[in-house]
Amino acid sequence: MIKYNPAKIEKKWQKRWFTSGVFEAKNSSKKPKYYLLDEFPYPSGDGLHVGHCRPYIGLDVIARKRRMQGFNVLYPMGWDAFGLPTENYAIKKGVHPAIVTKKNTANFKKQMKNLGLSFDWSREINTTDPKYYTWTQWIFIKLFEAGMAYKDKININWCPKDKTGLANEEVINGCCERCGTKVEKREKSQWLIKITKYADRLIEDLSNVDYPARVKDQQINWIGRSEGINIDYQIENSKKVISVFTTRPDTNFGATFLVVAPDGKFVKENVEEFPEKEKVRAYVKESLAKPEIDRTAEGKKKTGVPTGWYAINNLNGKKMPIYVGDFVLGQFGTGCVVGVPGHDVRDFEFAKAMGLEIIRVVVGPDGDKSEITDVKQVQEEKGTMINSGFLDGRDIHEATKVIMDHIVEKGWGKKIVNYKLRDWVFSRQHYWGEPIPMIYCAACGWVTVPEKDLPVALPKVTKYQPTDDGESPLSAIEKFVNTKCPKCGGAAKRETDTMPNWAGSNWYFLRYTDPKNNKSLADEKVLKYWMPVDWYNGGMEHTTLHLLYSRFIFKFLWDIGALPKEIGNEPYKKRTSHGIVLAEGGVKMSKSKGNVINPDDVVKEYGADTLRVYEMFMGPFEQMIPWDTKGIVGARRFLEKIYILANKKVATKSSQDLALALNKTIKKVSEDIELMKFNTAISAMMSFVNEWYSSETGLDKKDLQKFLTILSPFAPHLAAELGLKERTWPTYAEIQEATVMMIVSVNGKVRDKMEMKSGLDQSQVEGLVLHTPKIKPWLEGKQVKKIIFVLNKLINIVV
RNA sequence: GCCCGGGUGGUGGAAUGGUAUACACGCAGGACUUAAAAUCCUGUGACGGUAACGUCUUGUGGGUUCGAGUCCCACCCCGGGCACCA
Repeated sequence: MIKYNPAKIEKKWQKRWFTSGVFEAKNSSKKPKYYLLDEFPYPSGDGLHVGHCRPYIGLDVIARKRRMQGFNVLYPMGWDAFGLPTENYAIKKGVHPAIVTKKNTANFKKQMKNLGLSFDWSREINTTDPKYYTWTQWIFIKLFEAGMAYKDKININWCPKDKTGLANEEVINGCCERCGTKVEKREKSQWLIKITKYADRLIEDLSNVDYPARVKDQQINWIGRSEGINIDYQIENSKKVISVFTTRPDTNFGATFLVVAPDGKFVKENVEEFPEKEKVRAYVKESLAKPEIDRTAEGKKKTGVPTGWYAINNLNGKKMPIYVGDFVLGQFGTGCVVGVPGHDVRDFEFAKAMGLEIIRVVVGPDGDKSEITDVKQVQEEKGTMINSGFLDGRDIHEATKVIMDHIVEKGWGKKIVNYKLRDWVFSRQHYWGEPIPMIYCAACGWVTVPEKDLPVALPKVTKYQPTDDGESPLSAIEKFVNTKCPKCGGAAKRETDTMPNWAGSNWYFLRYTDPKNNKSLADEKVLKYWMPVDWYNGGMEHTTLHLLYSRFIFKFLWDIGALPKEIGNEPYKKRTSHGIVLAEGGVKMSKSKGNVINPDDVVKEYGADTLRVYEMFMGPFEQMIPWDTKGIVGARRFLEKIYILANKKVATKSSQDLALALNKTIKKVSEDIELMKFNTAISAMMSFVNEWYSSETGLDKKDLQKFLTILSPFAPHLAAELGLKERTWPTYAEIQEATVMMIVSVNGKVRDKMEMKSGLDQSQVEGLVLHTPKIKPWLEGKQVKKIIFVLNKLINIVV
């Protein structure tokens, strides 16, 4: 008996595939194009684990199906290789990061090939390749030229362990996303990118793309748009005004104090004039010394000190004391809050702590008389204004409109939109990243490196260590730092910070279309052909990072004409995301826990096709799922059965039942792949194989081809080995089977199932059903009230 | 606190408002074998019954419906994201 030997089969077919170039996409074709993309990996030293493979296999299934559907498919792969783990390894072992990267990518590539993934390796890219990062640097220059990149001294998130600045998006719960160390605030001069300028478009254009709702929601929340008004309050006995952002001006008659942020502009500019400047100075010093997490971790305890200044509420002439309090954020709005303690929990807590007056200006429909009602809770419902002069008696929503217009008309303020999204901190103090192509000249200021001089290559160094003072390791290399100003020719210094690792991934999907171009980031004609990406899969963890950044950079490049207008202003038509694979027992797979499963081992023991089938079968694609080594044998047995059947049971004519079952299976598999319901697609094939297994006759050659075709995206090696020649995805017919199983229920409870001819109408079915021995007893002595009839499906007798 | 998901056998999971527990793993029994592995066959939600069959069962409690895992309301629990955002 012939034995299924995946090791032999798989090597053979992989060799054929990767030497013949069958997976290489052509830049022009009579076929329609289809661009499928999965996020490219960071090639770590540990290699791929079984969780990384899952999304690649999932999209590989789609890629293989699309090819058979007659598309010219681009399914590329590359390496997002700049980053800290490689740098740290290089520091520890004294090996150049480029060498480490080369070794790691070779290993990743080998692992991917072993799985039979149908990547177009002729388009492989690597973000650390100078020929690639030339264009990453070019994009930075364009950003600078457009006024979208600027250097500013700001309080940044500083990770003391990684010794680098972090973007807001890289800080999780006040800790470094990568190493979990508590993030500190540090004042540093940094490059920033004006992503905030694109905030509205990043929200609005989401309506034109096919993303899961949760991805859209998360991006919208992250951008955090809020409409409101900046109200200017006169400061008592002074010409100065203080401007305060609020979304609820309707409650302004209830304002009893103002609070400014300790790190905000207002304090910086005016401390010296505060009557209470000593107290304020001490408070500011104390609160800035605390790491931000500790400040928020102390709960909602409100602290603050008075400045001694007062602001005047134009609406009622009321004198409001101005405090400094650290619950107010310096970076949001104007760094200042107007305290309405009757209707905001935080203001209420502050008022209680400071002994300030509390005035109610809104009553809910139930007319509650408590000291405070959080207006945010009332918002969706109804509230009526009280103690608010001309607003009294109005509904809160109406009052908001009236008071806004009133304030604007009087010149006391103007409408404004604020965002939680901040400008993007783009400087990192590390070696292993793209040098920022800027030169500082004492006479000319910041000057871009001329395009002809790109790339600004990373210099060879012996030490990659970041420094404690927060300077990039590049700053110690005089040959690199000292240069001439491209504008005036005078002595000048290079920027020594490097870019964050998001820089290379911002635009990589464009490069795949034309990876070897050295005149532009990609040729216009080729971009026109391939873009936008038709289907982009990736991790949920990138929703407010890579996915948002790359949408932004794409829009920017499109705006400045670096991309053809025809391709539209969104890079990805459709986005999906995969769930992560957990270790057995539902804990995270990690090297430190020693529970990582290496795909190489699984391939060795069971074969690549088995691993592919199992990874697709284990559960819903987008869901987190624990690995189960025992479960793999199910996938192997399934393939084993197919191997036996295809070798033995080939008939001259397929049996009627089997042909019908195959038709149903083709339909199910075709539809499920599109919905990424790979698990149910496979279970349908399993059911079919089981039926085939117990059938007397078997399939004929034509039907066998059809089955191998739908199997081939999942188990391509086996399908090829069993003689798959068909390169066309099979169609299926909508067949109404001759007999149907009719459900007979009484009062909604199933009492019988009867096989009958399909297409019978209600009265015919009633005739067959009402007097059977199984149903009759349920109707005895009862009145039939109603009969519900569903064609070919069910009849329900209500008594 | 706010915004998303989710809760179904021993396990992973399946189910356009219409047969709940497909498919797979595991387990039990049997066949083959000197024996084991592999393979094959049978069974496998719970309770009662020799059985036919009946009753109960999709986190909890209500509701809509001829009929609810699926829709509505309230609550409990789990996962993810945001979080003193004015």
